[in-house]
Amino acid sequence: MPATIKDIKERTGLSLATISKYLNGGNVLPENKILIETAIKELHYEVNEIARGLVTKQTKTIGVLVYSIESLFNGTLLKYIGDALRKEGYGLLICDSNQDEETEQKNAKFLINKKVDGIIVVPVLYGSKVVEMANHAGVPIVLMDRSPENCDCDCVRIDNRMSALRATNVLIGKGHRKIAIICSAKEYTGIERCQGYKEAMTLAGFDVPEEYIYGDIHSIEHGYESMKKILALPDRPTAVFMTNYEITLGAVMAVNESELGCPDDISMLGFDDLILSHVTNPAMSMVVQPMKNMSEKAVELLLGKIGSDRKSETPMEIVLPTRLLEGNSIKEIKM
Amino acid sequence: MPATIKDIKERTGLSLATISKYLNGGNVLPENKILIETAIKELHYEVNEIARGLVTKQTKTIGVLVYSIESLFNGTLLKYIGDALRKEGYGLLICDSNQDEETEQKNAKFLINKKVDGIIVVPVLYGSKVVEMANHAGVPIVLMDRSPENCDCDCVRIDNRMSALRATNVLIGKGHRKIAIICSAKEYTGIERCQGYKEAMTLAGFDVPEEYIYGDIHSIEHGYESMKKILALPDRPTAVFMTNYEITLGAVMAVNESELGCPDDISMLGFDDLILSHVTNPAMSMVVQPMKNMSEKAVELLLGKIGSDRKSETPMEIVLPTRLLEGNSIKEIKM
DNA sequence: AAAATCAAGCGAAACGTTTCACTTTTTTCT
DNA sequence: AGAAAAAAGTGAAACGTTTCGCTTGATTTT
Repeated sequence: MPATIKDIKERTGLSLATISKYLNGGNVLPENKILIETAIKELHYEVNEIARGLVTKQTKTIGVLVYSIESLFNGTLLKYIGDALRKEGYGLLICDSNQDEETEQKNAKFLINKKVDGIIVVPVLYGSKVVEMANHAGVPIVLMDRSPENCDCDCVRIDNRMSALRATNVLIGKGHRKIAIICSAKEYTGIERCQGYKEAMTLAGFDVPEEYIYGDIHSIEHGYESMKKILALPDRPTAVFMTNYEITLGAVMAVNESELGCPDDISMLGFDDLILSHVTNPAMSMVVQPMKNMSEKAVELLLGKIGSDRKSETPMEIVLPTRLLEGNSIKEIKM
Repeated sequence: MPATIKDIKERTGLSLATISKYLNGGNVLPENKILIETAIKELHYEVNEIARGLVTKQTKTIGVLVYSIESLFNGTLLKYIGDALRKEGYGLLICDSNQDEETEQKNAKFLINKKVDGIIVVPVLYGSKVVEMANHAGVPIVLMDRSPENCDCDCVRIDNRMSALRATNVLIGKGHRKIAIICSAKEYTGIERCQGYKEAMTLAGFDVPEEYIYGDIHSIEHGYESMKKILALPDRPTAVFMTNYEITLGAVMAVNESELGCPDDISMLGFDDLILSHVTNPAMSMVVQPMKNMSEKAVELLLGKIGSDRKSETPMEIVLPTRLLEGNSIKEIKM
């Protein structure tokens, strides 16, 4: 039903090749240019990207795989990724892995079959299987956020261990010795952040009893349930470190519902997202990732790979710094 | 580089037609079936959806246009839309309009050129231009959330006016007479919700002074700035109604930063999103939209249109009910 | 056993572009 | 003015599928 290049050919008497050339910015005689342009207008011609993609083998589309699209963290990442890609003339095909590795792989296959020019993935766990699939299909891929060290794949992320170590040190610096942690124990960032916490504690010479560590899935529920348990502990910690956005949300909910107050009864240090910090009362102190910068770097990296096929080069690993957003959720304890 | 159906033809000695038939679930001799299957395994064959799409004129892909992907409201909608579509074997191409109508139209064009089978749009303003584009291209389209009445297009949304009217009545019922509203005045839902508020106030016989109405763009900043102004008013209202998620966020931020407390000094009633209600302190009372139901209905509507081309039928307008989530952000005022 | 039916397979055309290797036309140079 | 160079245009093949109309061979029916 929609007009094709052939219809324009009929109308103008020019050949397909000439019209195609015009469409792709080539030089055409001024008179022919006018001819083509009016035909396009009259016929409401729009290029069929499917047909074009078949021959150019380029779809000008990047696939993005996120572990959960309803996570604000991913939403923000996606916004910046989209902005950066749009600038370069790429569209993006977003897939929600729904926190499930199997769905993630199904989606990766979907993207590969859709012949995206490249893939950015914020993995459910490690993403190694997806990397393998993409490599096998010859599709450039870049990992974000949850990418293990030496993953043998281009990736951009923060130094999770170091960020957590520094964050823990902030708590220690304010006189806290009994510090609990709620983290996700099933994916790379959570494990690393927990490591950083333990390291800081050990370095400072403090105990880390088992009941101060709450590792489970990355979810609001886990944050909520864990904080409930922490608040009910006979030997309650004075501070809690929550190592991602969802967990922070859940923990805040639990404290709000309790009789206890922050920071008087319990100090809190969260992770990710600026807005939450201002919405909570008191304002939450948080470790903040440079999401815009991360997204732009990921796009840059990917587009670089697409442009010139540097396949032999060793993978690029970009590690960005985090910063601490100071709120009023940490009490200073007199030593 | 990737294997094609022709490679399988070489390997098996069968014709393209037969292999294609197998690929699409047709009947083939058991021996040939095995032949094809092993060839697929060995060659790591994956169907090229681009080529397939060119001939079938179906991409099994739905385009979704959201006004802002970093809005949690849209993230949640997208999750449910994705879930529903996946079940039916459709992928989704998500575009972020970035709160800009021009970008929205560019994205719509992108989707149409990518030959998506249908489009779901959560418009920046009204979406009428996009509807027109889709209709012209013969692509089925469904509007969500911000769709005016009698928009001559399939759509699913809540009854914005009624929801706001009822919400305002809740405040009135608790003894409030001086009620301010912060709303978005530039898109359909905001205008309607403001209407509902005014209606409720008029019906109850209360004044609505100009300085109690804050209409501007849908943003956190607007919520924040407006609440600041409201709190500084010489004749401060006793309650504020915030008519969408971002505005609610901003308003909460402003109150948190002030000397005043909710609900003692100011009562608050928000809109959208369950989680926020638990994260704030005190728990926020909110008008809640049935986002899952809305999403599923939209998908159902769209897929219905795609299946059997009912073009002559009059557009379907689905209006869903909202509910009130009770928190502790509204003070009961003695009359 | 012949006729009729059915299942499986096949070749070729089609989908709407781009691109390659030429040809024709125009411009520039001496 | 004529040759050389540059610009513009062209026909045909290619991209990887599906599908249409047919043929072939097997099975069932009478």
